[in-house]
Amino acid sequence: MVTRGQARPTLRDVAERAGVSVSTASLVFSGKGPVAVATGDRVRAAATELGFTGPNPLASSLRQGRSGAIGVLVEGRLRMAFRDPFAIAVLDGLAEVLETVPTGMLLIGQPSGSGESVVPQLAPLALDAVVFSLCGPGENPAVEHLAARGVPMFSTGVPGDRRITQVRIDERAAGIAIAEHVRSLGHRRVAHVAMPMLPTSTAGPVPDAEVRPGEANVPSVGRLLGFRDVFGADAAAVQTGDGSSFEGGRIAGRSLLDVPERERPTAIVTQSDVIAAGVIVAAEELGLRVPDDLSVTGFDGVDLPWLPHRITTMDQQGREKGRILGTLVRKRLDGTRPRSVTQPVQLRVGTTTAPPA
Amino acid sequence: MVTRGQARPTLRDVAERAGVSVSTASLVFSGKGPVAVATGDRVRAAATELGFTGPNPLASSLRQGRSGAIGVLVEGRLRMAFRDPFAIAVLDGLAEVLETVPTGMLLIGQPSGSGESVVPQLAPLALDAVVFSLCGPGENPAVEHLAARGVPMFSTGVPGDRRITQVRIDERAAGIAIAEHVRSLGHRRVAHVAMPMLPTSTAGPVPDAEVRPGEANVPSVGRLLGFRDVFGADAAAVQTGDGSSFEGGRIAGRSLLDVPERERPTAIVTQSDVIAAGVIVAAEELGLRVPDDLSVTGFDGVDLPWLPHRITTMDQQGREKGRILGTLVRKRLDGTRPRSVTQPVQLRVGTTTAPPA
DNA sequence: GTTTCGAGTCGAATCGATTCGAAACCCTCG
DNA sequence: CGAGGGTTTCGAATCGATTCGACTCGAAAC
Repeated sequence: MVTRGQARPTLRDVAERAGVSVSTASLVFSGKGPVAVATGDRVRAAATELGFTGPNPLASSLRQGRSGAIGVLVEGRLRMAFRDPFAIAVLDGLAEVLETVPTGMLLIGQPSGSGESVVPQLAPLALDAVVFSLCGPGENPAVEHLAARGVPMFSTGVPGDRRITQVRIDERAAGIAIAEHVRSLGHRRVAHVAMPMLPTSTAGPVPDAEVRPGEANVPSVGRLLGFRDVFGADAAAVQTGDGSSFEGGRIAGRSLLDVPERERPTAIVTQSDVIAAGVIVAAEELGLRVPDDLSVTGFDGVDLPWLPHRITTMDQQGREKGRILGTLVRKRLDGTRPRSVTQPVQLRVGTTTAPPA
Repeated sequence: MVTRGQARPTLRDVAERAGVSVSTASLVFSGKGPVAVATGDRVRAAATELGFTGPNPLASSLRQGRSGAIGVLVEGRLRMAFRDPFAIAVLDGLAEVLETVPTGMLLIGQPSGSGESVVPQLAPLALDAVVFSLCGPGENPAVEHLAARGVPMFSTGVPGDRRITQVRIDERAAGIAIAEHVRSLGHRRVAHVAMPMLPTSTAGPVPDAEVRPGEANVPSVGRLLGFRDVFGADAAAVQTGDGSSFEGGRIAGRSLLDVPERERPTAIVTQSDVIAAGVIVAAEELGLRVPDDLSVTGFDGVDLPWLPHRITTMDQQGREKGRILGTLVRKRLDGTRPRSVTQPVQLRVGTTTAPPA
C-alpha cells in the first residue's frame, strides 16, 4: 500500500485496501452499475477503516461538469438585501426546492455601483446556474460574463435580459388592480411611493425621464405605469432612494403628508409592504389614523408581525415564486430548457384601506 | 486545430491558437511566473477570439485543492434564520471580508430536527471552511462529518466543540452587566425572557433541568446564569420556543405581564433586541407605557427602525463580529491556525429603561 | 459439449487545469 | 569562441474522481 502520510485517503486507497479496482470502488459510492453485495461491503468497510468520507467533491464535480452550487447574486450589501422580507421569502422557497437536488446556494455580494468588479469575483466560481433575485433594475455586467460562460440564468423580473429565464408577474396589471381598489373606495387625491426607477435614481419626485414605458417589466416602472393608468400622470409620485425599505417609506410618507390638509392625499399607493409600513408609521407620527384619515396599500404580501395592521396588498407569494424558480433551475439542470412564466397575483384587502372620511 | 464542436473552449484551445504550450497559457491567466509581454498579448487575443472566459473553475479548484467557497450552516428554514437581524449583521461582516479573498458563501439549510440528513447534503459540497453562525445550541451531526473531512470550522459560540474556532463573548458577564444596570435603577421585581436553552425546548417557564451551569458558553444559558447571578434563581424566567423572534417575545411578554398588578414585574430583561421588541409591543397592547410602567432590555445592539424606541441593550457589534470571523477564516486558509477569540460587549442605554414608578 | 447471456469487475481514457524541473534562447563577459 | 547567467517556454506529472468498452466466469439454453 502506498503510504500517503497525513493526507486524506482517496478512492484509490480505499480500493487498494478492499482489493478491488478504483472503478469498482467508484461504483459502490455512486450507486450506479451492478456491484456484488460482498464487494460493496468490503469496500465500505475499507472506507470506514481509513476514515474515507466519500469521493472528493471537487474531483467528482470536475468529471461530471457540475458543481452542485448555484449562485445568488445580491446587489448591495447583504444587510440591505436581507432587510427585504419578500426577497427572503423567495430565497426560502428556492432553498426548499434546491435542497432536494441537492444543490447549495452561493451568495455573491455585488456592492452597488461597483460595476465590473463583480466579474473577477464571479470568474473563479463554479456555478451550475445563477439566480438574480435580489437585484435592482438596470444593466448588470454579470449577465454578459455568465452568458459567455454558458451559465444558465434566472430571475424574478430584473434584469430583463432575453437570455434570462424569468418568473415574473404582470407588474402593470397588478399596479392597475390595486389602484382600482383604492379608486373604487372613493379616493381621488391619491399619491404613489415607488421603488427607484433606475439604479442611479435618488429619493424624491419621480422625474418623467426615468419612466420609460418600454420597461414595464421592471417592477418599479410597471407598477407606476399601472398606477398612472388609473389616476393619471399628474398624481404625485415619489421614489425611495434605496429600494424597498422602511426608512425610505417613512421619509417619502412624511414628505407627502406633512402639507396643508387640503393638499394632503387621502390614500397612498406604495410599491412594497415594507414601504407601506414606513408610510403608515410616518402618518401616525403626524397624528393621522390609518385607515380613517389615510388609506395605504402595499405590495408583495409579506408578513410584518410587528405592524399592528394587516396591509392591503397585492400578494405575490414570494415563497411560491421561489419554489417555481427552483423548479425551473432543476429542470434546466436536468437538460430541458424551461421557458419564462408569468405568475398570477391577488389583491388581499387588509385593515389599511377604507373609504375617505 | 482540434475541433470541439459546440463545447466551451479550454485552455488548450487557446494555447493552440496562440501557438504556445498549455503551461504558458496557464501562466498568462494566473499571473504567476514570467511571461513575455508579446506572448501574453497573443494568448489574450486568442482567448478573446475564442470566447474563452478564463480557466475552468472546477479544474482549477481541483488542482489547487480549494473551491473558493465556504459553507454557512443555517439551522431551520432560511426564512426564520434571516428574520434575526443580528445573524444578518454577522453574515454581512463576514461577506465584507470574504469578498476580498475572494470567496463565496454557500448557504446550507438544515431543517431543524432533521438530524443526520444534513450530512448527505454536505458530503458532495466542496468547501474550504464552514461557519456555524445561524445555529442553535446542541449537538450537530455536521460537526463530526466536517471534522472527518478536515474542513476547518468556525462559529460564534454554538456549537461549542473544541474543534471549532470561536469568536465569542463572555455571555454570563454580559448577562450580569445588563442585569446590574436594571438593578441599579431600583428594580426588584424583574423577569427574564430567554432564547431556548436546548434545541428541543418549548415555550414557557425554563425548567431547572435545562439550565446546565457547565454550558455557560451557550448564549441562552450563559445570559440566564448572569441574570440569576444578580436577581437570584427565583426570579421568573421564560423561554421562547423559536429562538430570537418577535412573536416569541410578544407571547412571552403577554404571559409575564397579563397578571394582577402587584405580581407584575417592573422590568423585563430579555436575551435579544427582537425579543425585547416583542415584549414592548405586548406591554403596549396591555396599556403599559415603556419605560414609565415597565423597563425592557434587549441584547445584540441591532437596528430596528420600525420600533419607536431605542432599546437599552448589550451591543455585540454583529458586523464587526462577522468581520473578525472572516479574518480568522482567511488566516486559516492562508495556512496559519488562529485561536478562538473573545470579543468585548458594551452596555448601551436607550429609552426603554428608567427607574420604577 | 458448445453457444449465449448477463452479472460483476477492471483498465484506460478523460475532465481541464497547475506546477515543477528541464530545456531553449539570447546576451554579455572573459 | 565558449562559458555563465538570466529570462522564457515547454513537457510531463498530478489533482481524484467517473465512465465506457472489454473481459471473465458461471449458469442456462440448445
